[in-house]
Amino acid sequence: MTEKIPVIAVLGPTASGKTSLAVAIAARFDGEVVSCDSMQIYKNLSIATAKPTAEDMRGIPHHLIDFLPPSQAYSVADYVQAAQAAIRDIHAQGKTVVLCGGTGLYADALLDGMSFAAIDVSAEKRAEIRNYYETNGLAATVARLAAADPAAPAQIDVNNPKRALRALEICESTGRPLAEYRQANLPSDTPYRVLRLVIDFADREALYARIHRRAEMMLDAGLIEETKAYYALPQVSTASQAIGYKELKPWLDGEVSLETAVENLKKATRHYAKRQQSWFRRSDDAVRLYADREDITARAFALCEDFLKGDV
RNA sequence: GGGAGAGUUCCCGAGUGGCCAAAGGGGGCAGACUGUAAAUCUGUUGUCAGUGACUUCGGUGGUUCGAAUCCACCCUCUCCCA
Repeated sequence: MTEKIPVIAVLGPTASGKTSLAVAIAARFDGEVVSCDSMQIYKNLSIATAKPTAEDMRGIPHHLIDFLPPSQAYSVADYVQAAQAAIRDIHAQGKTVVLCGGTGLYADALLDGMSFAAIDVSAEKRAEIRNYYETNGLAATVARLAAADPAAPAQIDVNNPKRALRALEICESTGRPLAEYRQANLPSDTPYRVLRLVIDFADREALYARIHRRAEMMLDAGLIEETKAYYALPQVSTASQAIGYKELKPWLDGEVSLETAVENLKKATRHYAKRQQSWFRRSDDAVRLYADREDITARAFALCEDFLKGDV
């Protein structure tokens, strides 16, 4: 393997200040930002996804943001491929790569070198399996998985429909056991040298306060209008999962008060942030920066400096 | 002033003599996570010791071997007639 590309990754829960730290780092070390966010990839969904504004970006080029129509689905594998290309380009220009985002799976897949064996799952197959699950239930779906690969149910969380459905897709499409597919996807050597900076909060209430404040700002910035526009267009599975629209929808439909809808939006965001914290806590090669306890920018700069000199 | 009903663990809410530390949901906390991941799923949630003890179901007494559940009185709230 040739020399590895240094990648500074700014990770952490939603509303933790990743964007501003990543931009500061990029500005300081002549870098460009590669986003690692499963929702900011979409065009139009700007306010709800807290997509960085031109002002936020301070002239720093951002990649993998705002490029896909919301009618198009996207996956981790798509992301890894696109991010690898973006990183190559940035590095080729002699610039520093700053990865920034909160989608843990995307970050790990990219940074830990998860590969995704190309298997063909036809849209028909996927729809058929989906339909099977919806009409027959989870137990029957797992039974069908067991028929395709007796060892598979033990390898997944059989209470989790998404896992069962995907396992079934894999087994029936490849005709091979699930374990074989997984074996092919084990993390491998990556072309990157990584500094993982995880923004966290010693006191969760501090993070929640930021989440609440940001929700209010989104409302002021026109989240309601964006939501109406969103529902006026055809929706696709991936984009429809974004927090914001689905919480405001019941209010648009006259089912709940605006106050309740906004509370639900804040709550959903809090829950999401908690899940992100769980995810990022498990990587033990990460440096944790406590935004409510220290000057994270100063510390990050020092860490980046050492890292880029190759001392880390 | 008369009548009806209600007060349950952080919240909502079930429970109407023992199987109740008390269903279920929410919230909180913790966790998982290999092609929808802002999604999906799991565990836990009175206290202390950990197969047991102790405190809890508005308050105080009482009935009973035994009460969140029955009785009396009191407090608070809602509703109906005045």
